[in-house]
Amino acid sequence: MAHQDLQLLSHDCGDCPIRHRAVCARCEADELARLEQIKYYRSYQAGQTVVWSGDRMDFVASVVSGIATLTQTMEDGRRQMVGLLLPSDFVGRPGRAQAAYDVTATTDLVMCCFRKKPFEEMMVATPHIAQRLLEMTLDELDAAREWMLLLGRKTAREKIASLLAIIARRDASLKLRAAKGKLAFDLPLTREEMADYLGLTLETVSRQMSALKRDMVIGLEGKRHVMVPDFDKLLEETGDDSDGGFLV
Amino acid sequence: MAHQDLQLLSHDCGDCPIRHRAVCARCEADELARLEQIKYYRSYQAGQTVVWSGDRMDFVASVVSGIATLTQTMEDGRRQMVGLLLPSDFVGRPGRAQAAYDVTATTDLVMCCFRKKPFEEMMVATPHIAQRLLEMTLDELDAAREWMLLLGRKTAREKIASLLAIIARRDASLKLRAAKGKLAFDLPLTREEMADYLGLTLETVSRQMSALKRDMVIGLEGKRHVMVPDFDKLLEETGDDSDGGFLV
DNA sequence: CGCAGAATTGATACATCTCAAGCTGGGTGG
DNA sequence: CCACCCAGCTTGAGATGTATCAATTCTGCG
Repeated sequence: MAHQDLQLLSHDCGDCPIRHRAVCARCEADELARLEQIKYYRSYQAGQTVVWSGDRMDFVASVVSGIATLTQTMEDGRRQMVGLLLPSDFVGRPGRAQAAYDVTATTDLVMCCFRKKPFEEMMVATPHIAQRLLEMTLDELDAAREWMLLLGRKTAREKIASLLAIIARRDASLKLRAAKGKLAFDLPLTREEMADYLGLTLETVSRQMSALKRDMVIGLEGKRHVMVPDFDKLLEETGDDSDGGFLV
Repeated sequence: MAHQDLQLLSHDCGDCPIRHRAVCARCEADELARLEQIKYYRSYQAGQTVVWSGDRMDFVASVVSGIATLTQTMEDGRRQMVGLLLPSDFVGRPGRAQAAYDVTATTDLVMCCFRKKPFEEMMVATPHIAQRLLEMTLDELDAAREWMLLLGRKTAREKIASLLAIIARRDASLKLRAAKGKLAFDLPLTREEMADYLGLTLETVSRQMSALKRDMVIGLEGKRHVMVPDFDKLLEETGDDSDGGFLV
């Protein structure tokens, strides 16, 4: 576990890679200092479960590095992913004692955890945290609604293209590039996880990946590395408005 | 427009039917007084569009009475409902200039609107508003995630049963009763709106309604009035955990 | 009464699921 | 170092649930 060292390290918030995007983004130096007192790092290996739905949860956290998923499971085993958590994303709900979803690390994962009680107290005392959390929650709600359109109305091919576009965009933003023209990235999800994200079976995911490859929309190197010769062409396959809605 | 009169009426917040549930729920008397200064009522007839996606939106609002929907539409006309707004629900996003979704009144609708600029200023000044809005947004996010499970993994029959259960529960809570045993309510949505909610076609909605009626899970009086002889039996059809998750 | 919108019902098409059989590549133990 | 193994993935064939297209039937209302 390469990140194990982080677990004990009292990492300085000033150097934190997600400092400017996480729930603490708006905090002043003194507020950060107080957060430092209630925070601790935890690491998880790819595949590990972070919390089970229904479990008591006495912390909230920010994803520092790696990717986690939120999933719901029905009695008969049908599964639907309902959240994809990337670095800087927030986990947990202030004021709630039990987890509502399964949280799983899909890659090696490092989280910056805050003990819930003191965090909740800080939320009341320091509006900067509550303000930022509201903003992040509203963004998540927008993403969830986009996702609902995908689940309810898009075809399998459109779903796959949409997911690839989302991952490509996020990868580009991480590399501080614009998502356009020719690009390439690694899929952080297995076919089955993609299926759970998209409301499909893994076989359908596989078939549509092959179809997009056959139609030269994407190239594949191994199972995980995706090459996109023309990002606009991929976007055309998503079914979304071409003039990508940029709403402030 | 029967409600036009309300539009000018400077209604007293103290008498407001949604006083204890809306975004203003936590406000003190002096805070309410300031809200009163920036608020105004607007009424819409059933079927009217409140705002179009992409339109400039210079207010945020609470639904006072009636029902509104949030929908997204794809270029080729496919539509997905992404929000169902009931009395006390909040419309609009502080800090965003343009509407992200179409908002439509499905019944006659009265909204309590706040001019956006002063509302945003109040949000900063009075934490009670921001706190309540965060709480409401987190609830909406949970609802959206439940909805994602429905869209991605449930069968048509389960979708219909789930929607009926949701409406039954909400109707019961409005009448201050528990949702159990025998109950009855009016559908606030047309078959087409139900279809847009559920990611189905209206024909499939109609067929599954007929099937649930045939199987004595529900009774129908006219198209809109639904009778449920045994709420538990309806819940069994939703596919959800029987021990309905009650997460604080 | 008769019309228009809403809903139901039927017949058929089709996308996706299901079940099943191989394939692939990376790791492991002999 | 090779053979094997296994999880992850691909591909195929057939089943099935929902969409589509089309024809009625309701229902409320002018």
